[in-house]
Amino acid sequence: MAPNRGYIETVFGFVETWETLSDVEAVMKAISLIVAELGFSSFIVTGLPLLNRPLEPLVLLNCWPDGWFERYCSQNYFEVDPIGQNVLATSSPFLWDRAPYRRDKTLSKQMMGEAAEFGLHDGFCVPICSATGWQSAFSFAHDRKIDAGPKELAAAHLLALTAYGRLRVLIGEAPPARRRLTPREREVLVWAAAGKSAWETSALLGISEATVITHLDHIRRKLNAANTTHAVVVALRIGELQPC
Amino acid sequence: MAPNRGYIETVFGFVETWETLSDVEAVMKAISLIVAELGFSSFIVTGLPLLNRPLEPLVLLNCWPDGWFERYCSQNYFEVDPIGQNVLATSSPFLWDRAPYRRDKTLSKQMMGEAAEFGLHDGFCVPICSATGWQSAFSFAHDRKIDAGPKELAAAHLLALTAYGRLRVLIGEAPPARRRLTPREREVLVWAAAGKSAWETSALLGISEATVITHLDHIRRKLNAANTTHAVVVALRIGELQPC
DNA sequence: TTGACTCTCCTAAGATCTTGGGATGGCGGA
DNA sequence: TCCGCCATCCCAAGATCTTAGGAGAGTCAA
Repeated sequence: MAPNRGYIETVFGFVETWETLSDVEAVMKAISLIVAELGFSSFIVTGLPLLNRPLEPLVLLNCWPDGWFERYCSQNYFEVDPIGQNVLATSSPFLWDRAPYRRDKTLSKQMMGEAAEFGLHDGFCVPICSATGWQSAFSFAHDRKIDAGPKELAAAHLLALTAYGRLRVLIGEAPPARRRLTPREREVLVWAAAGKSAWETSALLGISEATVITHLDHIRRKLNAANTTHAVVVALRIGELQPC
Repeated sequence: MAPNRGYIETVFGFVETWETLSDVEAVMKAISLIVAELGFSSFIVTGLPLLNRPLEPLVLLNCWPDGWFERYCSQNYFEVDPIGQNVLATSSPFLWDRAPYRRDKTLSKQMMGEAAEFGLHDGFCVPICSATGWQSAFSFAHDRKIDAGPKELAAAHLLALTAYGRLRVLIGEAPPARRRLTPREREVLVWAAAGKSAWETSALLGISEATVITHLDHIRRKLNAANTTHAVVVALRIGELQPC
């Protein structure tokens, strides 16, 4: 037990100081050090894309080995990546080799083989989901087989959750480009996508149900959608709704 | 740092052994000890009701002071509880006094006053969302003002997530692997995503409207979705629906 | 100042969805 | 053969959404 105490202290030390990290660079450096101490060689923090939308804009931190991210994106590997697909189906952290091959097994194996060539042999993935159901993940990678016990993985879990929270605060102020929906409309639509009724959304936002109904009406008109379900799909397709 | 090490070791010790806890009683005892060591006096682990539904059936562990839970339920306090309402709107842990008063402020303050009489003066709440999108929470309470630093809260956060995962497994409500949609169901859902009503879909597929409604019903149940809009989003997330 | 836009709130009817309960026939595996 | 799953169909009440009108208050820029 004694020899393990080092990284635990490190993680808790990070937890204690992360509020003082004022920019993404600082967070990245801090995380990199801890990730190495936990016995991993690289990592990525990212939201998960839907509808064949690109992965790039959802990435919060990319510390994968040089070239692999570009390869991954250009080949649209997310669609066949068993780890990526498994994150969408679970909310518990898992070791990479526990992720089932869900879709095209040949392509998946080819992808995992390529990943290994880039030094991604094994890993640990922490799914992170927000209140609206959009999922993100903090994935730790290693260039050989991982030999980590429950404590190391728990420390990684805690690190992932804490770091992600801080990153969202730091990055969340990105000024959006020209958009067709107003901020309030987008907010209403996010909750609709999460399955909330107009009444539920009104309670969540602290406004009247009538106002939510009006917002949804405007959304349908702007997006030329037949109903709210269609509006959500259209919004996802044109990037008005980010699964993040 | 030295004086803080006790509870950290305790939490990590729990993380290491929780897989061996084979019944709810054992988990409750283990959690109770750690919660006390972290400086809290009581706690509750529960799912969150929507739409005036009762709270009772969603409770996994209730270690609140005697009588308060009964009072809370009989008065339907969840509807005015700022902590309960805030959990629905956020996914990050928060201290009770950070939760905004969203609705009837008078009733909310009355409720919080009553809670204080029962020994719930302050607390820390960890929202938890599962892969299915249903939200739960692990709420730690204390009978006086909390004096907890980031490390204690981080430990509580980790404890909440780990314990909740184990409870879900033990209670058997662990999200069983999502059943896949049948080809017909997928076909119906594709048209729903395109904004078609049940009647329109029935005409497109050459079947009755009743059949389409039945398919949508089955889809919602399989995907644990609150409504068809939610079902479409879930299906997209888990890859049941391909982008058209 | 005016106009455009946003956010808020309201009523009300009719369409649609949701939920509960049924039923039949076919198909394939144990 | 029996059982489970699939696809199809039906009814009905109640909840929710959709559509069509309206209105007031605030911001911002021309």
